[in-house]
Amino acid sequence: MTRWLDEQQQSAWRAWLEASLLLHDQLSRDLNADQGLSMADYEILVRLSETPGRSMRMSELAAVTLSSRSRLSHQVDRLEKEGLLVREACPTDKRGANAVMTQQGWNRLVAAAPSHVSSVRRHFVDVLSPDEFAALGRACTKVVEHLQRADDHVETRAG
Amino acid sequence: MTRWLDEQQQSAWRAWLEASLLLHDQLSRDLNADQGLSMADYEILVRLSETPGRSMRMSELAAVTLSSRSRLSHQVDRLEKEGLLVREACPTDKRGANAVMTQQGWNRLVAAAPSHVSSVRRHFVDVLSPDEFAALGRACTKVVEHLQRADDHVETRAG
DNA sequence: CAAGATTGACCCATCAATCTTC
DNA sequence: GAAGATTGATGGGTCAATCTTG
Repeated sequence: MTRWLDEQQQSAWRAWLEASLLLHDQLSRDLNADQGLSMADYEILVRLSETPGRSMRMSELAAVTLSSRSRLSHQVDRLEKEGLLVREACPTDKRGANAVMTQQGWNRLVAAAPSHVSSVRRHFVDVLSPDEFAALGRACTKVVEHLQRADDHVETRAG
Repeated sequence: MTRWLDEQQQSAWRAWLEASLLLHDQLSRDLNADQGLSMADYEILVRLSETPGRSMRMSELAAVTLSSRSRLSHQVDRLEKEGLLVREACPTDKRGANAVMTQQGWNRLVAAAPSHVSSVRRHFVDVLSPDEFAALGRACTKVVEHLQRADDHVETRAG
């Protein structure tokens, strides 16, 4: 027997769907209008910027950005064409490649960050009370942990 | 001056990003493996199924699914090719078109729904306590209301 | 000219090969 | 043969025209 969602669960579920869609779209538009970056571009630049040498193995970068290898490869193609990063051969493993952020990439990230953060605040963080926001964060963390456990079993996002 | 996110806000924000990405991917995979439908397909079929005559104006359908007109038009092309719905001329306004669900579309939705709902429960609803889930729903509603107000001003998703 | 809807070009994502190195 | 990474084909999304009717 199917356990359907009751009315309250339905509306919470729809609110989640709508919020994730609308928020992602809004932030994408803002980021794009401001600096011509997509959310995915931004995420990659952030991750590289947090790393010593602003450099990371492709496979690791794919893992931390929850991207498939193939998708990351295409994405890095575009970012490389834009001059925001370069690929370098990995010295210790000849199969490997490193994505390395260029100075231009760093500059672009630095230029984009303030406006992006303020966009995240305006449309998300500051819309909620600190308690609400913290509770939402904890709930999301639970969901992420559940889904990543599932990933271990089902073998997904492999590319 | 930029008000950066503190560490807790950062991690809540990242949890949100990861949860919305992973959950959407997981549900898409399940729905696709089960009945060959995308989340967008499913949403359209649900909306039509809730309507008298299982029929809706294209522009209204675009509005309720938070889709641009153009995107909906492409989407309906595909669903029409699959035989899940048809376009009909609108009798009262010759500019307009109605999307009408076929019996085959209804059957497909009925076949997909139990497994989809159980997927939503397993990966989302049942991962949280009822209180957590309700609180998350309220938070999302606030975000949606904020973003839809913004939409009124900024004129977006127009197609 | 505005509103409803569609079209085509271009961009991004996914999937199944493929290539190289371990 | 498995792991790291890339490639090309295909399907979906976005945007700026375009067409028709109001």
